[in-house]
Amino acid sequence: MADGQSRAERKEATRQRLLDVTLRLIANRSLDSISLREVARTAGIVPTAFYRHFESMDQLGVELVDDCMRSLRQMIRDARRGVASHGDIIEGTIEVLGRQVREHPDQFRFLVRERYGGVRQVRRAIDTELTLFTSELAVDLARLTAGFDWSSEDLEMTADLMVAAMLKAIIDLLELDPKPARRRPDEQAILNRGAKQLRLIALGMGEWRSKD
Amino acid sequence: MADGQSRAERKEATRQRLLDVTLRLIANRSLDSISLREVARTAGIVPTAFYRHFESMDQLGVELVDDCMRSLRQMIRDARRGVASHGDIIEGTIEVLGRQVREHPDQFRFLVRERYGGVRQVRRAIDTELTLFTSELAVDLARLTAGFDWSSEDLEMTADLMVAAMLKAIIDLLELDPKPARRRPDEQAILNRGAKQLRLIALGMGEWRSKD
DNA sequence: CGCTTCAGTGAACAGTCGTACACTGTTCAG
DNA sequence: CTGAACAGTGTACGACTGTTCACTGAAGCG
Repeated sequence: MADGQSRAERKEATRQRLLDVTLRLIANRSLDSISLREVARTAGIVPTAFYRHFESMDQLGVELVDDCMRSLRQMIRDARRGVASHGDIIEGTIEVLGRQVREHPDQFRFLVRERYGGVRQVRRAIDTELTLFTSELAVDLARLTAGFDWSSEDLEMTADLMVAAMLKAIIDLLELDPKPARRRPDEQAILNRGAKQLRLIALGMGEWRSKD
Repeated sequence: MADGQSRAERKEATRQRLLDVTLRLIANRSLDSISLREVARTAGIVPTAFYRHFESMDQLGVELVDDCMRSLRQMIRDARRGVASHGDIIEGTIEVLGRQVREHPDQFRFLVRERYGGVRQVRRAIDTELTLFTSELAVDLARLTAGFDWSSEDLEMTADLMVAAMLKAIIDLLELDPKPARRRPDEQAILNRGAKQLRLIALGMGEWRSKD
């Protein structure tokens, strides 16, 4: 064999290359405007070889969601651990969020773009994961509000709002100047605002009395 | 002339047909996956005639933003008037929001889709309008918090969060079953949740003390 | 070692795309 | 009434698309 790689490893490498290349191409366009040929060409294989890995671009899109969601889940785990070590829940969460977006911008850009984008299956896949995330956050909130008997509906409503605030922060981070030089101050401003928003919501929770 | 229309009127009618058709095609796909030919075909003209109205699909997209934004601005005006008549600011705003989305789903779908979509110029145009909207809301909030000397930064942060909550409600409304039958209860649930979220934020504002 | 498996190749296909160009026939101003 | 303006037509082009098929040659198994 050419390198120190088995055939299976080489195949997996090509597969990953296809996914990576698609993620990079997505940066300036939407998924359903990217052609199979373009992906194959950029990955350095012939169009027909694409079918050895995915049966269509749509299917690649769905698998790309899974891939990216692993990042997001990692973020959530980190955030939970951050709570334990950092003390302040909000500060810790926002910090983890900032780091993850900085480290995997393409993945988050893909998720944000295709969340409302063209391909139905992809949209669904992202939506499912996001709903799951909201539910988990609602469970966390339930623990924090134990004794105040919040209805599960109110918990979900609050989690939904918090997720919306975090998503807005992610989106704003992604639209910063890609050059890392002039970027830092803005990045901190966005993260600070996000933290403030979460704190504002937390304050509201303290005064909340359900009315239904 | 064939109908009771001048040439200029006929031209304007075709132009509008192109815009409308594009809006309808956008429902299931993203702007940059729609071809000029498809738009022309659906509008009932030959591809080359398209150029009599727009110099490219991208330019049509930008003008479509302007068109749709007129709806959004109308919504804002209605909401402001609703405040005066309805008494409760939040209830009135959410009600107007629900009505507008129900009446112009395609326009809102376009704005939401292309807000993070492929075409840069379109994205920019939408972003500008949305930022403007947030600023106006911040001004409204300033009036409501007069005497509590909120910093303009905090006002903007709060307005940003409220806009995020409203956008989330709009998005959820758009993803409802298109069939009007089984739709009403879900629609009310989404609007109620949105109203609760705004109320939660308002409660937070009552307790807010800036820390910088 | 020989045989099979299979990731990747290359040519060919029927379509669609954006755009150029010369045109037609109605509208409208002078 | 005459001529220009111009919304819309029809044809043609080269480029690109997704998918087919028969193929090659190295990897991996018995």
